[in-house]
Amino acid sequence: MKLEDVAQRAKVSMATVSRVLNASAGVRSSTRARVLKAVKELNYTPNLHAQTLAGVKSRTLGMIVSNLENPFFLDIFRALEADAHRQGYDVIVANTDYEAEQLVSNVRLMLRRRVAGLAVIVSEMEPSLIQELTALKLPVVFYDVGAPTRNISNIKVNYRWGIERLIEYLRDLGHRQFAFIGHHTRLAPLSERQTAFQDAMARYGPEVRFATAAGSDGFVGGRRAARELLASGFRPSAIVCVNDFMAAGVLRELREQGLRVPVDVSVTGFDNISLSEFVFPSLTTVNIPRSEIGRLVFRSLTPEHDRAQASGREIYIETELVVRESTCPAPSLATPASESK
Amino acid sequence: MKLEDVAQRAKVSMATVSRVLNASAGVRSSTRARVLKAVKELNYTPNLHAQTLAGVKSRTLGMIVSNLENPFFLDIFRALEADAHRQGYDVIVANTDYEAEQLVSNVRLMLRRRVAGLAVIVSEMEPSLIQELTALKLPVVFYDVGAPTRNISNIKVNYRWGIERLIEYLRDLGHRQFAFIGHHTRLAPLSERQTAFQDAMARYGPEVRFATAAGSDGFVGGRRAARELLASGFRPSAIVCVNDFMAAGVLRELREQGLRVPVDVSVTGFDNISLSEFVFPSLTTVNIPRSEIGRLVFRSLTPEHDRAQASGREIYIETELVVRESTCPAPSLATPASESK
DNA sequence: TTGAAAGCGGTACCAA
DNA sequence: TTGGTACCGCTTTCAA
Repeated sequence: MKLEDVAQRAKVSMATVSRVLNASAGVRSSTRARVLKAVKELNYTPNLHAQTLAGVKSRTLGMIVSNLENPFFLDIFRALEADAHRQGYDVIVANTDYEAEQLVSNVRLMLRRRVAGLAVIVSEMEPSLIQELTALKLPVVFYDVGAPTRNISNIKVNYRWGIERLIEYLRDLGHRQFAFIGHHTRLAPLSERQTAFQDAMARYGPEVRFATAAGSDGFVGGRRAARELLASGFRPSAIVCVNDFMAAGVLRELREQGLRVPVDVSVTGFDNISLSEFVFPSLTTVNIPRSEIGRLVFRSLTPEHDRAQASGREIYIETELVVRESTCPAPSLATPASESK
Repeated sequence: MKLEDVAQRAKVSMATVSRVLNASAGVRSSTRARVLKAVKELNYTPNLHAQTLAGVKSRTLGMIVSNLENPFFLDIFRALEADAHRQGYDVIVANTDYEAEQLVSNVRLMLRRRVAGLAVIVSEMEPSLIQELTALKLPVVFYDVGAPTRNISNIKVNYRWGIERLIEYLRDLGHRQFAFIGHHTRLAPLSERQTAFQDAMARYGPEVRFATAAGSDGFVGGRRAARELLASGFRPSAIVCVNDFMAAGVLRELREQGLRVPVDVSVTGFDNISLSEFVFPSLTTVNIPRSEIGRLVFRSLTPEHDRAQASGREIYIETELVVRESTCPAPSLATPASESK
């Protein structure tokens, strides 16, 4: 079914059919009706490729994330998509699984699709990509990396502040034995969260001790890292996890090993995804406003919808400590009485 | 950057550039090198729309799901995508949020994109869509609905069997007060799981009692439905949830109300998503082989890769009971001693 | 081994 | 209010 078929059936020119379909004015209503009828009868669906090629500006945004399974990314995607749909755009997502190689090929594919804007929300990063993308006129948003240019916007989350609050909070509760559980990120600009953690540890000096472990992002990775950590013999009273997703796995392993959270060991997450409220015990975490990020991404990718947004900007996102059930005073400071609840 | 630009820079015809880029034989290696050099220098990226229009067969598959947030759908997507990538295809996902209206517009968009195949993995269903899609030559896969035709394949999961095993198992444990928590599905071909549940209840007759409640799919909906259920005054000793995702929310509400799972009330999920192992207590559930489904979807959408797959088929998927920690004998049968833990 | 040119399905400008 | 038609960027005969 092509435009031509519709035109023939309606006995008009292709131009007229096109006018009708694009709601352009200047078509006698009787003609319009005839065309519409033909469209229905033939069950005609315009070819997006042809339209795009013919110059219709793309209404598709691309978004690349590290791990769609982690609700953190999905939340941003959903927020972006909501705004996008509201304005007649749609969004295509791609996953990198934290592989730089996949990042590159996904970007390539988005470019071939001639998306109207591209959001790169990943942990891993290929420096050459930033160069390549900077050379284009395409609106791009990077998460956590790079600097703004004419067409590039950057969203940066204040992880450091969040980690610092978390540790300060834990230390005030009497914790001195810490552990950090992060995720493997091949050749990554190492997790700012882990760096912030280590810096904080260093600041407290010899009064605190700590260990770190890592696994793949997810329940299984979190659990495995926790097992590894415990197997090392180190006994942290507080475990700071790089995110909620992994923390859920950590929780499971601790339970398995007979360690009660938070009585025996406190655990914290990061991101404040919905899951953090539903695991047991619910997680003390740091909120990252994913919806806000999604909205900002949309605005950055569609400058035309955003007055006062001529070119790329650098946007800072603040985080917020959220205290729930997975943390409590360190065992040594707790009332020596047992836990009758 | 267009093909023509590359051609000029390499001082060859567009045809030659095209040959080089498509690995067609018959290009002098010196020429090939010159072209490749120009491509690099210009940072040329072919326009997928133009390629598609020019007749290159689409390598993009479309998949529409009800709720990407529910890991069940995401798992199928990931499995499909893995196979797809392996064969040089890529997959575009779209969400309906259980809205028939969104289903329709998403299908429309996929059709405009001229995807090579379309998987419709949703609960809600617009009968007219089946008609419309049947008329096309496009390979389509429906989940849980419709009948196979020349271009349509159907994947049907044996929910009934799973629900029956679940209830039989619970009844054998002494449970007699049941509840079913499902999700709202506007004008839906009502959840086969709920139907199976009700049929089973009817079969047991007056010896059992039951109630049902529903919420939106997800933690929050599950929790809300549980609250509603409990508020009604009915006290089930076993709660059968339509899926694991909602069961996690149910677990949370029960805890909130001071009900211990499984001691006071047993809870079951469905799907066996990874989460079901990581909530506390881990969920007794019914496994649905998502990876297998993803693979079958891929095969069905790409007949050319599948000998013995000339046209649509009907594929039955069996389920399997998975017993974990969230179920135990009904309270009345347990040792009458109180709950000293 | 390489080039010229006819589409592919639409859009939009220019005439009629 | 309509129709004719030159592109859009690329693939693919058909010739050279």
